[in-house]
Amino acid sequence: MRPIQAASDQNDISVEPSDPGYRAILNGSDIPTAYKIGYILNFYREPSFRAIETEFGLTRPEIVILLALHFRDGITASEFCEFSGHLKAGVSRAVIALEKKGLILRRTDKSDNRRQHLFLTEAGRELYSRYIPALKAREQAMLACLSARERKQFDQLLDKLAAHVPQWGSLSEL
Amino acid sequence: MRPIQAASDQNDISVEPSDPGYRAILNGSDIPTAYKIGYILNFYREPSFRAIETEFGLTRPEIVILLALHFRDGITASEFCEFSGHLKAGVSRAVIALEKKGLILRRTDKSDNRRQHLFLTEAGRELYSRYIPALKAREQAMLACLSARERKQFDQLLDKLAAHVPQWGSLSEL
DNA sequence: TTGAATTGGTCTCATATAAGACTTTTCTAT
DNA sequence: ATAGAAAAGTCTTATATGAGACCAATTCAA
Repeated sequence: MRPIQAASDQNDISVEPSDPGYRAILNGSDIPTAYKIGYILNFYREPSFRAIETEFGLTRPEIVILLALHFRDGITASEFCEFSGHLKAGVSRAVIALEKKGLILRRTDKSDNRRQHLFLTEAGRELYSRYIPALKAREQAMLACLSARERKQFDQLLDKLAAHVPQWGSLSEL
Repeated sequence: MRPIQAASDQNDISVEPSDPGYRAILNGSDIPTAYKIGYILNFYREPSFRAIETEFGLTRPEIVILLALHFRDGITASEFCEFSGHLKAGVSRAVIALEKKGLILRRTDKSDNRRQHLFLTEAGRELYSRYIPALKAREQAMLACLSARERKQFDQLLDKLAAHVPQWGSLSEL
């Protein structure tokens, strides 16, 4: 869990990306880009999500569903599966649990009785608003080492990568 | 699992990052950058890792340990925990399993009997060489939409972000 | 129409994982 | 030297998860 060096004594030192110590760790892999993304995201997401799990009694997919509903209220479970990559069994379990906790509502689609649209309840919104600040703060901390220009570049590159996921994400032969 | 659109019929269309459909999905979140990284990485990693799990009978941490040993042979379990963010209990289980399968060796540190250095065996290397090509191919597919210049930019930004992880990764208050 | 295939969602079972207690070894202060 | 604290790694238990079977509603083709 703890990163390779304590943070305390280097808050204002700008470590160069070419620093040999870090390169050795991060760039020696056969899949350097994927490895680094994974490294960064693990440290962003795991501690946050673990904290939310224990503090609020939610599971991983439950957290992500609330996150998604907050900006795409009314989606169905299978739509969520499609754009999130989660497995439908897990999503189904999470949806049942979230409804039982009163955090979401399910409304059966009028024109297709199989589909259920999901909506945040007030309680769901309220819970979300209690855990999102920590995630936001942690995102800011993660990006703090980038200049405004670099952040914009980074976001644009991510937008481009994300937009192209459909072109390779489902290629099972890879 | 399946992305939001089939890949087949748009292989040569360059979707703009500002495309409203994608923006709606990806940029509406309160944590847009983290969300997009997670989205991209999920689609990269989950299918690959699931395939490796079932084909080679490895667990997630076992896969990652082999990956790490391949460019940092001889590290100890706790060093791996530090730079990977994995929990030590899971790593311990994985290490025991990997040794039992003959994929790694453990050598107790001469000067500290608590520590065990981990080394790939020939069988470990061989197994690694059977699953890494798919991961590499998938990384290439993921990055295919970026120009050479954009990829370089992206990697540099990731290097910078990765180098700074120690400054915030362990901040439990976030 | 009606029967086959597909899709959305649930359930079951076997496995993987998180959390934290525990053991052994080493480090640190006196 | 020695006690107390910390660190490396293991184990246990309770929970979460993945895979695939399953059911019901819908679509499609003849």
